[in-house]
Amino acid sequence: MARRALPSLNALRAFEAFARHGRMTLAADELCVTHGAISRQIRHLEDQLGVALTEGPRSRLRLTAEGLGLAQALSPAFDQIEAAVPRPPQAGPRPLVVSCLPTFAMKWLIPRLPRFQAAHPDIAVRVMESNGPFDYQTDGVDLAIRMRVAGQTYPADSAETPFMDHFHGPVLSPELAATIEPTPAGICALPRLHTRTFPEGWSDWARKMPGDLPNPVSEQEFDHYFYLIEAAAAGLGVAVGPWAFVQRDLASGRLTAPLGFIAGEASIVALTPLSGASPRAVLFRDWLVEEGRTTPRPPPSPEAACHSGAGR
Amino acid sequence: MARRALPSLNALRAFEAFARHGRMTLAADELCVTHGAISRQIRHLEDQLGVALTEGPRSRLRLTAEGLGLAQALSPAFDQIEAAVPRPPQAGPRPLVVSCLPTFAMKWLIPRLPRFQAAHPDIAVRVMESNGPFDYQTDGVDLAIRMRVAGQTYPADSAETPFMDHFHGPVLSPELAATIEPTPAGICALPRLHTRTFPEGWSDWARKMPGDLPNPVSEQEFDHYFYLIEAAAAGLGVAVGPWAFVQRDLASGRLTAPLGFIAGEASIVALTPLSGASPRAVLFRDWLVEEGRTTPRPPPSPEAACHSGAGR
DNA sequence: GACTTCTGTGAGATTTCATCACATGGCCCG
DNA sequence: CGGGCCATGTGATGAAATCTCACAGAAGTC
Repeated sequence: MARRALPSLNALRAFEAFARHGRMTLAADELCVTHGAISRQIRHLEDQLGVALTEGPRSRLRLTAEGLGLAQALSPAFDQIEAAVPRPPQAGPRPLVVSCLPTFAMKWLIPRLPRFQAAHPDIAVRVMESNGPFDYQTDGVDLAIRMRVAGQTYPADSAETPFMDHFHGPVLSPELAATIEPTPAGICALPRLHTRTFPEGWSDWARKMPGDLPNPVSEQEFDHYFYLIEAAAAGLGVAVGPWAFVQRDLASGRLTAPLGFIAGEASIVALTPLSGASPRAVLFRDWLVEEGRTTPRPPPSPEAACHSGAGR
Repeated sequence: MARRALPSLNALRAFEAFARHGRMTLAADELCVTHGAISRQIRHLEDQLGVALTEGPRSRLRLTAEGLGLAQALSPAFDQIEAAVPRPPQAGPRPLVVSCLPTFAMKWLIPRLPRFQAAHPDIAVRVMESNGPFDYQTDGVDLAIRMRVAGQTYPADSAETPFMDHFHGPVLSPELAATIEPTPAGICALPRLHTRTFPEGWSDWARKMPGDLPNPVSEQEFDHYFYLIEAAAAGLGVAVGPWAFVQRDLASGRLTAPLGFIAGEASIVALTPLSGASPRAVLFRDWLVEEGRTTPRPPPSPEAACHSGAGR
């Protein structure tokens, strides 16, 4: 009687990566394998469990409810394992440590990092994903990227450098969108999806809408932006998502944003220690500001945002 | 830039099983492989990590500090994964569900289960490991095994059937034992190891000792009995361990109990719903009582307990 | 309607993993 | 102190899992 009767752990890892990224190709990149390997692993897992984890056409793959549930439990478990693995003592110079919101790292920072590396090949950057509190000293953080929202506290001795505006708007699956009127009232009547990372998203957005809005039929909270986005793609409801995170999914048609995007009250800031920010951290901060300046804005008019493949 | 740079998950699983059992052979049984496979996996893991996870002679292998830390983080992570995996809808008759303390299951219940199966081949038993609260209805539990301690609450409608006395005493590694006098005072001056599962262990035991006892130099708490035992074997300090759990380790010389064992205030009880315990649950409870009666007691005198291979 | 993007899949190569059998080292016992 | 016992380490070998490559299919874009 074996205590643990688990399916292949490698298959679970592949599935978890797929669930976070929403596309097998990206999961394959993360795990340094081909997309075929991911496809096989997920199929294998579904066979073994006897449960469908994905659904929809190949080009717009979504998670099923079971898949979303499984992935949400797997992510923190793998995080825990990753955190526990003792790192061999680092040789060489200390890298520049950047603490960053996980989804922002995945969807914005890491894709742009090669440009920083190209400009400063001598600076090794290590991205630590975290959205919690931190301490420059004890965690060895040189620079942190966070949302600036009311009531959130950072280490007292932080200098805030906003480097990107925050545009957000309601996003949902095209199938769900087809069932309602593309108006604020129509959108707001649907189930609402929230994220623990930035619970103010919905209320921030709704405050800017004119007129009275209906109450949602239900609400649901997710631990991470990426699962919020996957839940929206799966048709579970409407999420208020940041433009930067959903751009790709809008372009591919997995999501639609019938009301476009508006500037939110938050902004994305780089935090550096008030005294003694390292020269490398300053370089990185300046680079963030420049990248933020050149990151495309969402199309200004609601109509244009709907299905356009704008950006990139 | 892969987000997760984890060592082989299979190796981590093998190591976690080894850490829980304290012996590769048992871990191999759990995972249904040979001891050689476990040995290779752990060696592989150590190579990959560049950190020693085990130490000591082959016949008395212990965890290093790094190994203990890693294992303590891995266990809940794997538990989480296991809990998240959707089970295919169970065919056939519902098994008898027994909720049991993890270490008790591992060290006492599961080794004896074959005898129950032999007597009642028609009853399928499923052991759920848990030391938390539970509900007969919602968790589908037929019978639960818990420690009866003051202040602990069970479902209100529980019938308690004590089926085994609890003998416990301080245990520590022979190396550490050699550095002190084998007296209560000598033992108590060492670092104390506690478990969250039964934090009263030390105070229960100390209350029964005559005279004033010195204060410990330090204290440390573990989430599970099995890590408490491994920590003691690693020489981190003294644990007050239940006779039933450390019997094997005493016999093999990994641990020593210079003061023997005394009856603790707790006892081990079977909990069944006051009304409507299933006939199968009653059968199982009666079997537990009988097995408890025939489980050997620790040797009564302190001297005899030290290195004897008594029991079994 | 050609082009792009992403996933599914067959065949074959490769890596990983486990087994078997035996060696080794520590310990107990007489 | 040497034989027996127990648990782990290891070389050789085979099986299984996993990956890659190349191509096909499906959906969407322009």
